[in-house]
Amino acid sequence: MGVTKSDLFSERQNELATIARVFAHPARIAILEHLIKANTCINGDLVQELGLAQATISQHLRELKAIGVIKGSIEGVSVNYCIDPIRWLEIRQLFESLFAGFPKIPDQGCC
Amino acid sequence: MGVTKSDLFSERQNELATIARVFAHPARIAILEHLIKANTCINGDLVQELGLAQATISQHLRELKAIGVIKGSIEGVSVNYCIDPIRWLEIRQLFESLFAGFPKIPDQGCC
DNA sequence: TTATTACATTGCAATATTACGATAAATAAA
DNA sequence: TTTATTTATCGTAATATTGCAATGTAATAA
Repeated sequence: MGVTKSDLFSERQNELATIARVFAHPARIAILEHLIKANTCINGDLVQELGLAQATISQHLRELKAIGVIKGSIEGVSVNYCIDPIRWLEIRQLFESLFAGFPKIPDQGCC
Repeated sequence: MGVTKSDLFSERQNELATIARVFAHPARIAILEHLIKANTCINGDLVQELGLAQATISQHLRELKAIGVIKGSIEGVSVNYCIDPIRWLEIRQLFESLFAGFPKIPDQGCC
């Protein structure tokens, strides 16, 4: 079918999955890492950096924007992209809340 | 096309994306959370817990196994699944290494 | 042996994702 | 105005994912 049964799961589980899906492509990881490295708003020289077509990069940027992890501000004819630090922290904590749940007793899994 | 150009990206970027893809489904998040909650090996009452068919659960378990985050040990006629604590930590640190890179100076993004 | 039980695998239909050429839109430069 | 320049969107082909019924497999019970 190819359609996820979202109604079976909690809002938090769906949100985590949605965010993870955006992280689930190396180009999007690369874009985030480039924005981190630049540590400033950067415009579309991403097309030069990664070896993908402009339309493809634009599509990846849209998905990153959809979960709010990046923001774009128009700067004349070009667009400056940057990571939203607030959202970045939220997402970091969302993952951390999952990872921190196990193991309950350090160094003691069950297998 | 639908095929990711993995050769354009670093091994680390591809690994992060591959792991994120496995986390990118609410059923797989739910399975992990169930295993965390049980804090012990649990067998296939996952089919009861989540509202998905046995074949579907089995497929999700296989994807979780593929990145090593869970292990299954045969226990008579059933199978006990549990989280691999070593791998769990590795994955946690992989995500953390991404999140920790930004912002370089706390409370100071660029937008 | 013959069930039964618990999972895994296969095969398929429905849908989603990836990539990119073509084109649109919006601003700046000539 | 006309022409670049930059980014977004549309349309489409190739491939991947999701979900499940049907079937396979392996261990146990009768």
